[in-house]
Amino acid sequence: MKLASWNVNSLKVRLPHLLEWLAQAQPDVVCLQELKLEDAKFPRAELQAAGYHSAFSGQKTYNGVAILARSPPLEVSVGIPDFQDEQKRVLAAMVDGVRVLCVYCPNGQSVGSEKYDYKLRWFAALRQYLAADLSRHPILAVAGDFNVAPEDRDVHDPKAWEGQVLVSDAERSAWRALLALGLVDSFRLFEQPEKIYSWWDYRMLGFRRNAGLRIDHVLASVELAKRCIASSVDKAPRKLERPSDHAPVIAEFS
DNA sequence: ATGGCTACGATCCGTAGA
Repeated sequence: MKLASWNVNSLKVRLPHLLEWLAQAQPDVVCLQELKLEDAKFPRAELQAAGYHSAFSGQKTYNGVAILARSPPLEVSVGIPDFQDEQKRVLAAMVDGVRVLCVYCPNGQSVGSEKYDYKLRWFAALRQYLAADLSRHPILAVAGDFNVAPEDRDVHDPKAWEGQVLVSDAERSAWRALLALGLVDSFRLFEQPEKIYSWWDYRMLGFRRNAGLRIDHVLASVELAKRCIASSVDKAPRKLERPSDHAPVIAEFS
């Protein structure tokens, strides 16, 4: 199973890129974030024609998540139980016997802001959810835009970013608390080249300078991680005209 | 230099992203 995650930054604008990439990369499951459209406008038919079933939870302008899969997603659930939130950031489903969670973690804006507090509360709620879900589904993956660069080697300029949102101690602690549940960063299961990132600022020629962060991740439960045979970032779609600022990340399981 | 780009939904600028 090839399982991918991609923050498309508007599914409406990025649909041509997505369809092209699905045909080229041939993933079995794709978690999408930042759809930025309501459910009534979800391009279900186009994706069906490309060979993918869809489960989605969208909203106008902001957020929105989807799971695309060659097999029908079953037992779909929206949001985090017992965490009231208008923002559509979480979607879960069973696909081919694997529990798949698609997450669009809050950005946090700046350290100490109201949105930063929300981000940390949100991560605490996600942790509770994952703890319960892992006990029910030992074969589980969490894929999405986590908005956390776990270590300095995931940051193009750690000095410049020190203490900032996306890399702050509290965010990295929240990240490690997820891993402590029995999840593994699939990317780090393998020897990787240096300076691999998944997001580059649109401004300041971020992509051309490779001034990026690795904030999009595919986590696998310890049980599922035993079957992980590859994990990488696909930079190709970031090179196209009018790209998303994120590149897809992809993990393969036997 | 606290800007810079992109998307969106509102107007011809503000909010948000990261």
